[in-house]
Amino acid sequence: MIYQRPKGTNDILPKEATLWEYLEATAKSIACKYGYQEMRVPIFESEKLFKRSSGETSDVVAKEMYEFTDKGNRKMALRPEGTAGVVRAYIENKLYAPEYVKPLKVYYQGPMFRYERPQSGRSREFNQFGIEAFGVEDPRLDAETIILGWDIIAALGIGHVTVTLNTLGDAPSRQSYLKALVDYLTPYNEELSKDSQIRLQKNPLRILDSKDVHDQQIIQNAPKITNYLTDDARKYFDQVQSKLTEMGINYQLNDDLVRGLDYYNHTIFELVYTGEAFGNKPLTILAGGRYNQLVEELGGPHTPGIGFGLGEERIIEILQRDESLVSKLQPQIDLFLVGVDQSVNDYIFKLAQDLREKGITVVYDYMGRSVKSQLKLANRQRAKFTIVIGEDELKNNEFKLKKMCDGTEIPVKLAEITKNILGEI
RNA sequence: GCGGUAUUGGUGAAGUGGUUAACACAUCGGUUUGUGGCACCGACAUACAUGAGUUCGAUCCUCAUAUACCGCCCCA
Repeated sequence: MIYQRPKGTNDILPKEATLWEYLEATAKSIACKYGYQEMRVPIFESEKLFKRSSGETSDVVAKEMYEFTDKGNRKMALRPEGTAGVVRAYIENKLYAPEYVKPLKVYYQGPMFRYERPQSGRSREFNQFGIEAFGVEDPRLDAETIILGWDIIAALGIGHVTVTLNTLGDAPSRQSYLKALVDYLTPYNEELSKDSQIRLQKNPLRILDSKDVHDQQIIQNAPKITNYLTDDARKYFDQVQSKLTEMGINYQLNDDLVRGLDYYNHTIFELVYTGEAFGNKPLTILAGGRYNQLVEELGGPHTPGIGFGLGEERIIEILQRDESLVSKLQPQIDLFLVGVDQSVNDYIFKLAQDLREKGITVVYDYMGRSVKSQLKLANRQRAKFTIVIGEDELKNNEFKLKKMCDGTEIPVKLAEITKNILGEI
């Protein structure tokens, strides 16, 4: 093999593509119900944009950015996540202007890139469907965002999913909490794992979701963000929760939930799947949160925002296990035209075109195969009907429409083919 | 970025330091004339990821590279 695909990328072949179409169509239609519209932004942006938005110390930026220098010597990066580009576009196109309805609700879909070692549920190029809503800070919107995500997952028929919820509070909450956390952890510095010792310097919050067993023991008694929330932040989070409860969304509070990107504050959440598709190991399939400072940090006017991203590969992995869904989505051939010999080629070519215009899915053989082979082919493609066409048929203008599921044949005139097939499908 | 395992045809795979790389599935063709899903018959790897080395000789040994899978970090 001379050429192979780049490491960590995937070809989506026709058989799986139907699942992708289904997933994306479902997500889009549900987002539309909530008033979202599509927005398309570049797949690469200035490297700086991602550094400023995600945070220099975040792993996504520090070691996973797919960077390159273009011919104009500009430092660019393939987008590692969707929010930064959308926010940039929001600011650049002045979508904060008074003539735009607030909140501005947009969704996007497409590939993201992270330079990392491929493994289960993770690749270098992966696709996300995401939404962002700008300009409104209202607990109802936070709750609605989570519900929208839940809605999509439910519509896809995916089970074994739990909503995990936390708040990072507002700036004052976070500041006082951070201080308390560092004060608590510093005496343990020697005991912490190496990774966590570095985190203590750079991003102490991340120690909270360390997987190191000993780290976890230390964390158990660490101060909790919930005890450091300002009254406003507490009240806000309470309302988000009560709205979720009101709508019957089951969620679990997890005050160790932080998120990899620095721009989040207030409500953050993840939808975690724990099922067979990933060996019953919990894996996040949808995650997001509120980012009230990001627009301002990237040079726009103060504008609160909230959104989430959904990992399409991970969803597909789950959907693929649903065999009845997969087979339901396979394309259906209505009619296979079987030619007795090459003399009817032109006739079949025209007839097929004619029937397609009438809305029937028609295929035929191009390889000069025997009648028997053509029928095998029709069978393999699960064609619903076949018509064998030879001299007799042309002479009498009388065809036998064969129903492949039971082998019955009914005589039809040329003009009746359409009606008969459409009546059955 | 670190660690582990793997890499044989369209697929699942067996296998050996030495003329013919098992078996199965799939595919194609056929089992007389224009009819499918069954059965039977036949065809189907000059080749064992790539490159180099050891050897009289390597798909099988060694090294490197690539990729895949799994784990860590991190994350969708």
